Amino acid sequence: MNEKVRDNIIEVARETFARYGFRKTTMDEIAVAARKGKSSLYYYFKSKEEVFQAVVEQEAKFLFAQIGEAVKQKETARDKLTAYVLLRMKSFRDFVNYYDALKNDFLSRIEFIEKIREKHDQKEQASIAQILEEGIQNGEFRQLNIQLTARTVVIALRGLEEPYFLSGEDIDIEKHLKDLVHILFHGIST
Amino acid sequence: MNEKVRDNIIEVARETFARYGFRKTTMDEIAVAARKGKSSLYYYFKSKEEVFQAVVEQEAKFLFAQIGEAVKQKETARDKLTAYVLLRMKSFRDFVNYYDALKNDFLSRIEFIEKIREKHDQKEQASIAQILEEGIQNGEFRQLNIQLTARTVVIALRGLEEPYFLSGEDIDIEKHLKDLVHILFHGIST
DNA sequence: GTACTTTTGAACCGAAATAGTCGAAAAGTA
DNA sequence: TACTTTTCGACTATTTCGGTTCAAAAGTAC
Repeated sequence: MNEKVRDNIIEVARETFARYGFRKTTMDEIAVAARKGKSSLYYYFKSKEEVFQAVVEQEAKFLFAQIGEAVKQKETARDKLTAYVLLRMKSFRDFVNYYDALKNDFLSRIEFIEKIREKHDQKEQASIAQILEEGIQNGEFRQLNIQLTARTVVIALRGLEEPYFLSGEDIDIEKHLKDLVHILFHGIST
Repeated sequence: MNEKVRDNIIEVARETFARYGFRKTTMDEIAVAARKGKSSLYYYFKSKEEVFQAVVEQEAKFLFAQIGEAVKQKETARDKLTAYVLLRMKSFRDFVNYYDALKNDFLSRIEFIEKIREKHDQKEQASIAQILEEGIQNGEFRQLNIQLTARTVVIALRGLEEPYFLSGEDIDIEKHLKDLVHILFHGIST
């Protein structure tokens, strides 16, 4: 299992999916783009969905790295959480493939996209939980049920995706989000 | 035959083709976007290719109108010809559907794209011929075989599309074209 | 060289998608 | 009502596409 080849497949698949979406991208296309035979793809992945999953995971990885970087530079837990929420929502559009799948391939395999979503949510929850924990340690936040609160934030962010991104309009995201975070803090700050 | 409906179909088809290209666009998609049943499309057009043709013709019409406008504002035949050549090459990328068909759907129906091209070429030849004629009338150009020269220019422009647009690189088009036009004039000016 | 594993591509298959057809119903018109 | 225009659902023939198989090629170790 040559990782170089596998990674290259993911990369060209990412580009193709980004352009045409999941449904309209064919395995043959990916194969041609990767300069491989189609069956070679099936040597590295067991289905088209698995390729897509790998692509989305890579995108997510990159995205989280970016967010993590930004968060790290903040001092207080409050600033970290604010940075997290803002960047996470602003970056969402760059999460092209996942985003596009959500938007366009509506009818199709919602189930397997849902699978990806779950993984993703757990990661988010962990990130947020960590920030919360820090905040509690240093007295910024009061003693709260970390996992439960983290989960709540994740669900809230998820709920916000739809009005912000899927319904065409270009609202002032930043303002709205800051407002939201503000409200959140006034509920949990010391 | 309701023109409004027909035009609307062309418009939504244009958007869809622009996004996905000829092959990946389905008649059903166009139908849904136009809020019609698929078979209604076949009442207005006899095939998918015909829809595409109509789309490209509309794009071409718009493009030529734009170019014509710019040319009209120039005084001398020389300036007109220069404006024509420059704008026509620069605008080519906006000719999205035709351009995309040329680039992506390589293997497919080259023949019917070729049909469209011929029409298009004739229009161009006529436009150029007119400018040449003006130039001859007012002594800017010497007595030359208008049709033959116009044809030559069209062929030259056509030949330039490939190196400029299809081969990724972002060359300084304007400079190259001005150079070309300069050479052209020094061959035909009084 | 041989023996072995990894990787590849050509040919193939069944299922799904798709361009295009047809006829009848609906909407519009006089 | 009688007639024309427009729409659509159901159907079909064909193509496309995801996935499989298998044998050949390439790589590796000895």
